[in-house]
Amino acid sequence: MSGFGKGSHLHLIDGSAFIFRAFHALPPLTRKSDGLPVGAVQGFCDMLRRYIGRDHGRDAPTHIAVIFDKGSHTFRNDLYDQYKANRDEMPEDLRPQIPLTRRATEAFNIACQEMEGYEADDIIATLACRARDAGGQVTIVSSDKDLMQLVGDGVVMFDAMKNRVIDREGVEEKFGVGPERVVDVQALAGDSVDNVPGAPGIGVKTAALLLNEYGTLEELLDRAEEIKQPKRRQTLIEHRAQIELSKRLVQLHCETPIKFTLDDLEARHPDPDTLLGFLAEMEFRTLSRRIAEALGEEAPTIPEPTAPSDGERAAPEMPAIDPEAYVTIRDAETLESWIAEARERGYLAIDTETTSLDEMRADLVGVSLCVTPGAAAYLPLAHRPASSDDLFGSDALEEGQMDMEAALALLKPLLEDPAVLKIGQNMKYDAKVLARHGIEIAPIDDTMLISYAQHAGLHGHGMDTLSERYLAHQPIPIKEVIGSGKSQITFDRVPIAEATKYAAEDADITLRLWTLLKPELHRARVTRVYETLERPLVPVLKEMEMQGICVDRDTLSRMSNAFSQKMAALEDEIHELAGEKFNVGSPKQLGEILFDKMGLEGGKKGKTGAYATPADVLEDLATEHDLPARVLDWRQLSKLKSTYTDALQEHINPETGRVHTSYSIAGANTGRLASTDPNLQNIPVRTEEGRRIREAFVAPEGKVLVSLDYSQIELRILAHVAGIEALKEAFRDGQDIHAATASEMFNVPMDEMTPDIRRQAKAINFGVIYGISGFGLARNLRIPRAEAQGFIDRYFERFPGIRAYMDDTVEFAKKHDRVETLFGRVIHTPEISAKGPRAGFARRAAINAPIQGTAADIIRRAMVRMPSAIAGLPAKMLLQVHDELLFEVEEGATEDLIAVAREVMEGAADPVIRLDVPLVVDAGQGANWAAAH
DNA sequence: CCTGTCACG
DNA sequence: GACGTACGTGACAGGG
Repeated sequence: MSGFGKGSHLHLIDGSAFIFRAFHALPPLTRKSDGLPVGAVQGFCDMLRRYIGRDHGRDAPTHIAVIFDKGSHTFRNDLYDQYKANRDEMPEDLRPQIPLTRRATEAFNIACQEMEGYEADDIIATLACRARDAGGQVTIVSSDKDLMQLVGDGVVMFDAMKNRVIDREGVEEKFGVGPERVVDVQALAGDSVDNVPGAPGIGVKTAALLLNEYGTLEELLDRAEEIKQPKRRQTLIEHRAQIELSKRLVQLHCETPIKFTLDDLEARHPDPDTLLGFLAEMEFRTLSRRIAEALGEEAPTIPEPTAPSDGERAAPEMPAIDPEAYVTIRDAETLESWIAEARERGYLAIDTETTSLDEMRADLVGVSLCVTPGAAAYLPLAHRPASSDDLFGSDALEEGQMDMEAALALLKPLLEDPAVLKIGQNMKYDAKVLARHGIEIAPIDDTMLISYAQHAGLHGHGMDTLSERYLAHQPIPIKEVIGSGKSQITFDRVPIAEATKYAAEDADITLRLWTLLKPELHRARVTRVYETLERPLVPVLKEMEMQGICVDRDTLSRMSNAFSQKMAALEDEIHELAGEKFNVGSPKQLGEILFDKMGLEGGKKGKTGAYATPADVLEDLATEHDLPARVLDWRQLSKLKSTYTDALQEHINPETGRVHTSYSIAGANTGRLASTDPNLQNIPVRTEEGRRIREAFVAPEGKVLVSLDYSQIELRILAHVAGIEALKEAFRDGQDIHAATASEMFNVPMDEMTPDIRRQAKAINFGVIYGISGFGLARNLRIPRAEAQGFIDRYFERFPGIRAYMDDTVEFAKKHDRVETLFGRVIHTPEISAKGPRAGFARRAAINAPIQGTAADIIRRAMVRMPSAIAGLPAKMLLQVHDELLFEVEEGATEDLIAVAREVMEGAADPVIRLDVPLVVDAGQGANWAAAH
């Protein structure tokens, strides 16, 4: 092949970016034989594999290289000693992996370049310039904004994570100027990530504005006197030297003295022996297999370490997933042989197929089983013909299916056998469906929860996610089986052969995930979390959800009508005030009325360019104008009607006459439950009008609703974990905690406390739990930011332990990429070392998670113990609302229930954690939920 | 399908 | 006028 030139296409991969992304995106992984951390290497290899394997079309690389940073001292440090001085230390687990990524690149037979004293970005710039000058095309695989100055004239960037090409327009979108002006913008705006100073008070927006007016940075600086805004003018004149220095820092070096040529980067096929050898050495089983497949080679055998130190059996090598190999069970004899096999092994994976996602309405269609990876079967029970044009036969069952009752009678002893473990993905669903057929499945393991206990905060725990992540396999999408949208069919209309592939695959995948993930619980030190806080919750929630709560349709529908009338009246008024008719429910139209037509101040546009009209903005306007005030009233009614009085009626189950929510155990990263379909954890309570919705949640004749809720549980936990003696004492003395805080902060004696001072202290107390910021508190209290900051400063002065706790938590998160609750629940914080605005989010979330999570653990413990504690009472636990449990109790037994349930809840931390503060539970009862509060 | 809005703890 | 900020959720309506 001739040298690099026209028609050549050079791909330059930003190696460091790949490494960091791989490191932070993946759970920590160590080489089995010796514990060497290799997660980032694996991720790096997989990213390389995916990048070279993707369909580049006409842009396929003729030349390719991975460029790395080398050393930490570059010529930029000589220019400015603070350059990149704010970077955190490299995580300990990552350091030994860096040289391995170089070796990985070489193993892929991709050129691998680095140069002492220069950043990867400079080498990339130099190569890109040369390639462009030679008439070739360049793709820079990175999303680093520092590289955007290189875009244009045949050079584009590619963000491999977002799968997005960044061209000239992409750069303009980001910087407001073309690529040739990017350095000028950066010189002015500076960069907090690299610690480039720029001009104080000038950001990207302002910089772009100025440059678009003056053309170039030099022109701008020379003519700075002409700038109208005094502040900007002064900044530019005063900081000229600093701006010019910043430009030299961000300007990439196109003449890096590299010792190789473009031709050295020619794309080459990997040598299978070298590549597979390296992967085998790293013990990447799945990756070896996939790459061997792609190369048409035999995958290397990687010996399993014999007897790992913790005694766990290592995961067996599994055969490839093959939907053609699955069996359809059509008779008792075959079913019995599968049952026998499961009994022999002592476990099986199981999955039910139904006609709906709502377990309380879903009809059972079939059951799939898997006894060992690859050996899975589907037992169809209620499949019907796909087309319904056959007038008589359309609802008849398909031939070749076992009778449902007979099949379930055979399965029941197995599914209830305490000696056989039943493994599922989201087992609560299957347990509920089976319970409606008289089968109480137990004992169970749940791959969703096993993943959640280990990986909360890292990724979702749905089967598709887990399969792709841990098995490198994309399951058959349900859309391909039942379609979507209007043409969607129910699973009973899926032909049995097709259903077998889909359903049996699910069971197969579940079993594979279990063999991989279950042994890891131990290594991740979350076995107890899984065994005490996740797994036992499945049967408890199942019972609560199946029990449901009685909701009075007439009450709701009467309220709905009343809301309609009030809304119609308000709507007329609003149209009158606006002088025209418009859709009050459309923020876009409302914004145009308020800010364009009426010319009110404060209109801000969102991402889509439409006005945003959130409540706090309308509240400010409402002091002067009637229209926004009416809109606020209208919105409240609209919300209540659509979300509650109307939608709730649709959720009343026709068979039970009750509303059955579904709790997701692995939905919230902190350990909280989430309630869906309907969400019964956000029924209104804060306003009088909304609270009346709770009157529709009733106890049937002869029964009473009893509510027990933890008083200030999160603040109590904060007092304990941060070790704040004053707070602990206030709680021990049963004081009003917000008043006590106010007293301590503002030196006001308790007997002189005013509601307003108490309110401010309360806001600060909550703010602390959320990872307080002056801005947030100011907005919440509607006070100037400086005043809010003053409050916070005073708070930390009085409670220095709180600040220490917050700092320690963030430090822990940065070191370990996770935080933990008092009960050992792990919440990963992969963004904690992120740069830019995401850092603030991650920091606050990390501060909040141990507190919110510990509270969640405590109520989970109470819920797990509750059924046996109240077994002798005529009472049922119905709902959980984060710090509240709601029960339905026979009249006359309420006091007993309160006594027992309170004891369970107040003692829920025992005996694992001895809290320095008492847990206090308040109780109430009544004919409906409003009255029980 | 995404965004804005708002309900809860 | 650098940026964007309290934490965690889910449902509904509007609009492309």
